[in-house]
Amino acid sequence: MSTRVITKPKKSVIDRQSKESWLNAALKALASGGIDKVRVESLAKNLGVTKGSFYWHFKDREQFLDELLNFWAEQSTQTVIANPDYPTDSRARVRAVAEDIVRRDLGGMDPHIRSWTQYDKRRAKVVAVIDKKRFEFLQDLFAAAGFSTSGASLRAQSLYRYVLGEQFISVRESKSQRLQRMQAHVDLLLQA
Amino acid sequence: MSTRVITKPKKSVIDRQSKESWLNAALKALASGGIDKVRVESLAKNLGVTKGSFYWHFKDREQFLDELLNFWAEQSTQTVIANPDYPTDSRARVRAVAEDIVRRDLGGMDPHIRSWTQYDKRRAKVVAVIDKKRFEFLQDLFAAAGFSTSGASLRAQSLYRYVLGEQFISVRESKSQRLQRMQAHVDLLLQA
DNA sequence: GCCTTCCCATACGTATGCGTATGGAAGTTA
DNA sequence: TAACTTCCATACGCATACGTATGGGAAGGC
Repeated sequence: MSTRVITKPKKSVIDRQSKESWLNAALKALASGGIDKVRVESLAKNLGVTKGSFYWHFKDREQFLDELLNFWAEQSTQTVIANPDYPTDSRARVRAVAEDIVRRDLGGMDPHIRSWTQYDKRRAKVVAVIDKKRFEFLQDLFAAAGFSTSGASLRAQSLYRYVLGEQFISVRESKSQRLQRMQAHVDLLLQA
Repeated sequence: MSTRVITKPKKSVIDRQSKESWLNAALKALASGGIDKVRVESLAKNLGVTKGSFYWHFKDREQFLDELLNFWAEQSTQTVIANPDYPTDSRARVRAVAEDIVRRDLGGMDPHIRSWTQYDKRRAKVVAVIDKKRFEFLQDLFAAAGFSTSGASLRAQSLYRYVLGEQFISVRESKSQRLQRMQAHVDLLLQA
């Protein structure tokens, strides 16, 4: 017989944490106020445990932040790219993806992630990989919509920057308004 | 006689700080690693003084951060908008402004500013005002280039989000490459 | 020269946050 | 049930950082 690969969730009376629960709590804290809100003792309080738990699961805060970045990276590509329910018509697909991005809001996490990693070369590389993946995904969409390689590249870059920029605008606006303008922008990219 | 409004810089043997020198040091720290790098004692060390100076000029860190945000806001609009040397041809003006924005890089400060203020309603308002000013400036450019109000608005929004997004891309790229793509994007906005 | 004002140094108290050492409770295996 | 593993609580040392209290040096007015 094979050795057991998947361990059971271990239902218990007492709250016991896993790496994932710590990472999820950290993502929430990150979204709520940047990387300096991600504090060991603060997270412990939110989880209802003490940092004894943290230092059992993780070596120290630095290594934890590395895992956090990778955790975000995985979720980040999954939520945007891995959706099979997009329409088959290539132009409608572009619109649907754009809408999906706004609807999910990308978690609004990007500003914090990028402010955090901007001057950390090692961590910036992780973000760069994500940027590349997202861009290539968009580029393929435009290529499928009939644009040349350079044309698709230009439009993918434009759309991606638009999406990123959207997250940083501080002007209060409803989601439907933002969606509408985003679609207008996409139409502009598709028509030319 | 009028009372003296402008006090002399007071050249002295000993380094004496002004509010501005503290704020400039803070901007540098902010650009180098986000708001949590803006620490009283850290800035003092950089300036070669102690925090005794800080607490003479400012009430506390919170009030200092408020002034810092306003300080950034003032510089931010000045550098982008207040340039009289743009060409008279309206379309060339759009291109020149876009180029100027990339060239100046906006200080690369926006990610940190926005990550910092995103969930602080009061401070987000200050950023919102800046966004509005910048947007209206761009909108006027497109309007002068012959677009309707809504057309100019759409294009201004697109360009502004592009510029914002540009600052957050972690992919390594030369300034000339970025400039070239930006111009391609502007051309796309202008042609349609 | 003396005094006042401006600006900063020093020293202290307190809070927060990281990391470690150690004991112990809950669940698992034998 | 006894031993063993897993996971966490508690307590501590240490560093950083905020804010205050107080004294003092430097420059200019008198």
